[in-house]
Amino acid sequence: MSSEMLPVNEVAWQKKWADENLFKANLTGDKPKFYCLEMYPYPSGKMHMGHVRNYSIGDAVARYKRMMGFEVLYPMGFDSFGMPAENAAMSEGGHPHDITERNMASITQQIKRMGFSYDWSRTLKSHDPRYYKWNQWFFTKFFESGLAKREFAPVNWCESCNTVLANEQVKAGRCWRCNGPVEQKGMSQWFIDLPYYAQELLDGLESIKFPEHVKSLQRDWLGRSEGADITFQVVDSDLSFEVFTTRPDTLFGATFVTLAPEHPLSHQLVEGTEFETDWKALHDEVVNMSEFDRIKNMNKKKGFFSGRYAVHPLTGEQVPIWFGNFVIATYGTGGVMAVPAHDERDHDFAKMYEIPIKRVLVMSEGADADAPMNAAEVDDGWMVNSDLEGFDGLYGQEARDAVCNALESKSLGMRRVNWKIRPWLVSRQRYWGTPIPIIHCDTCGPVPVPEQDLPVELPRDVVFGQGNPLETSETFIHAPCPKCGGKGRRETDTMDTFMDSSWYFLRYTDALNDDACFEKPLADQWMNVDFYCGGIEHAQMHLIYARFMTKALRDLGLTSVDEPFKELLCQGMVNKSAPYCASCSVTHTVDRAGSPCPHCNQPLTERSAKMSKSTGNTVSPEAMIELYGADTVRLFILFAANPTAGMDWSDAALEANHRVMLQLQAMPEQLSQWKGEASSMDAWLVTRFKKRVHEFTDAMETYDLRRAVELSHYEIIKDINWYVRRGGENPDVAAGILPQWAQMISISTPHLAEEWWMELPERSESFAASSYLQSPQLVSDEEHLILAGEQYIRDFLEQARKVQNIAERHLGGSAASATVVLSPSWKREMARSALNFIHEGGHPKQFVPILAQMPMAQGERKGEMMGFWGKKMLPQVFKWDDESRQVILSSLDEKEVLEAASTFIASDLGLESVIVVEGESEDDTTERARSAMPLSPAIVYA
RNA sequence: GCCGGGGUACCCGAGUGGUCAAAGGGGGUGGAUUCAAGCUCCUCUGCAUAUUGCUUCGCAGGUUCGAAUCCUGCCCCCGGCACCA
Repeated sequence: MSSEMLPVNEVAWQKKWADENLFKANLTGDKPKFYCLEMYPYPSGKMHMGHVRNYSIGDAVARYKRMMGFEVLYPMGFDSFGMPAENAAMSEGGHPHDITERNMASITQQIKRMGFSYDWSRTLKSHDPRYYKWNQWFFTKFFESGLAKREFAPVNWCESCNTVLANEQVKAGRCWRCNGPVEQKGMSQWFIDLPYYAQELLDGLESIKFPEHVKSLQRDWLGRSEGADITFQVVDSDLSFEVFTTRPDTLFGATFVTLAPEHPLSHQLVEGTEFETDWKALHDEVVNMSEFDRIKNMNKKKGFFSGRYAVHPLTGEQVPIWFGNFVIATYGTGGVMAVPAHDERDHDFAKMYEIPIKRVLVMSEGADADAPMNAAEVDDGWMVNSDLEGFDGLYGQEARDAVCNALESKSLGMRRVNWKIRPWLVSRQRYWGTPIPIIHCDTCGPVPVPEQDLPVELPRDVVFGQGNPLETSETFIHAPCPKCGGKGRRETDTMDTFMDSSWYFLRYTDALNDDACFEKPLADQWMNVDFYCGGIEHAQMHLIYARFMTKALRDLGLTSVDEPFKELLCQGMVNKSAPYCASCSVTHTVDRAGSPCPHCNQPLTERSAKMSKSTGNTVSPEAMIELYGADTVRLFILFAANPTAGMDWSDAALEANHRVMLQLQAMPEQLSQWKGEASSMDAWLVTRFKKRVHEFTDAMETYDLRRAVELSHYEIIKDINWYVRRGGENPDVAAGILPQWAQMISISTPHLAEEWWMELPERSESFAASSYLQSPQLVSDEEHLILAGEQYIRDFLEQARKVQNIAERHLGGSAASATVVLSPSWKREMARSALNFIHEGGHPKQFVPILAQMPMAQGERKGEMMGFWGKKMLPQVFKWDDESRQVILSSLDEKEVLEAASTFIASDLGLESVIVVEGESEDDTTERARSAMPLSPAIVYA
């Protein structure tokens, strides 16, 4: 009984594993390597279900690979720099360092309670100077190579976080952390040249196994577009500017050009003219508008004429220069050629301000070049109305090439690939991050701190809450210039914490090295990460920065690795139902359950929603471990859904899984109490189990963890139940399957596996966790037949039960006996020749003449048989699975099998007797042979 | 608007041409066990039915001897990007 069973002492097993250093990776051994990694967590004080799911997946993979003979590197660490600790320090007092250390200690303990097989000896934390020293070292190298630069530029500023943000950290005009509005500010900031690797980042996506949607996300973010820069001279001046276009084929239709009001030339163009006031107004409006408001006002196109004209590079015509609020200063060149006939925005703009619209493409070959235009026609088309010879009639890419060639020969344009991705703004006006290792000197400018002076450590004498904290540290800011020795001032900005997480996976390969960031041979041998698991929320920040960094470090000569992660798995959300208003489409907090919707007063329903503190639908892992143990929580979380799918938390399902755990816990003892003899069923269970091991490894190889767990924790129990039902009770057989079974359950419920393992009379290793799973062998043909015979009985019983229900209604009471009518031999013969025919590539339709030639079809029943083929046998031939087909073609004798099992069948169906007869034979008095088919006999109850 | 992923029974969720009325789990149902509840085990869980037939995998068509699966069009959901020239 479950209540009498002692729970598994999980903590004791965890201690034993740790004492034995079981999971410490030996990076210089000769086993094949496997690097398994989860995205390292930010150390908030508490582990949440998302963590549990993430690590349960990773741990299952790590344990599996270890079992399969790989040396597995499976480390854990903390992304411990960042604003939450700093904000906590400000609101609650204390120091970010102490808060972080405290939180780390508490979450570490919770993670360890789950029994994950991490190599804790190489734990890293990004706020450790031994780690961030290398951030600084990389930065100085980037500075020297020009990859890191300080620039004055309009940047994203979040007022409430009091810092600048990278483009990637602005979501719909709002801060990714606090959701506050983001404004544009001109500031001098540090940038890293992400676009330098844009093409490689794009191409690299082809060679790595990332989920399709992550790749698509990254492609969007990189934003490659092919086009041309085209030069326009300003009339009556030496000035010229360039526009970027992806549609050079529409150049002849450019009836004006539009510049962003912030375009560097814009002020000069209007300075001292009547247009200056208008320009200033538009400029100020655009500059001061937060990106959020800008998106909101996206459709309100506004602009005005600058009073100046530009020269069309091919026709020499003069086209007016306009300013428009819809032109983005930082994309392309900050100016566009406006082709109202073939661009929707330009079309709207031209209509609004009555600028001529000139058709230069037609959408079907030879169409009317002067057809009126009611809307912009933006697709590729055939050139018309070109003002120069040699262009009309060209289409698409050919047209674009022709225009580009003409421009390039006049040096007024150039093909160019433009990227949406912009340099990575890495400086932050916050304290809790890596200090940027630069000293500003009045004579030498920004000078990197020399390697021997690294790390530049964070000072403790800072004041929080008054701007950039580092500026308040007197001990920090003053430093002599490393170059000239003169008076210098330290850079007070720190690095974006995404810098920390961009290379930590490399550091793990050599985490304790204080002389180098990592040894190249080690990193080369162990990279890339074979299996990387984490949340989708990092798809375009962390995963782009990390890929970038890997390439940048490679080019510093530190590794030979191109990509950090070979395969990425994004685990799904952990959800739980929460009150929901269907008519408002709003999820409410859990305390609203039972009351009506506060907006529309309708009763609330339930809907599954992401677990979150604000909704209140969270479940504490600690509480669940307390109740059921870590193994049960892990089993539930792996079994509830596929790793990538969203899963719903269900207390009922968790309990159900706990029952399975209890059942399994009792299993070795239960099996050891078997007292039976060897029986014909033994071979079946042994074979069946062999097949299960095979299926298990197949599932694990594709990271189909749900299926793997289903096999190890559910299917095998069912198999054993069947074996027992059929009279099997051989203790030797049980003892034979137990070791491998223990290994199978160890990937998801490792503590229970050790309990089993400990009881084994002969153990190859002291722990299940350190044992090797023998590679499964394929099931032989002979063994197939054993399985097939039993499968036949199971299928037969299922069918028999169905029929029995109906039959007993007819009989008006319980049936006492059954006559099993096997299919007549001619049906088997027909099936066999049809299967052979199709197997050899024959088309099912062509079997008819062959059947007509067969000896058995020559008698008076020919018509019946031909009809039977078309109506019954043809569909059935395809319904049989491969196994059934093999069985039909094999020597399996249905009669023999059923007769051997007839006692069992009778008792299982609650009958006194079961008789098996061959259909249409002398013994068959039932006249039911008509409905019997091979493998599917008719059953007559009486 | 563009890009990507989806829509399977009461719910979650397998399933990429025949093995499919459709795995597995949850829930429900009936039964065994029990003084009783829980636990555990078993049956059933689209409709009808002497073993078979009918209807069903977002909707509508098509290809095929055969479609949840392939093709075409449409609808809806989720995620991302978006005045990107």
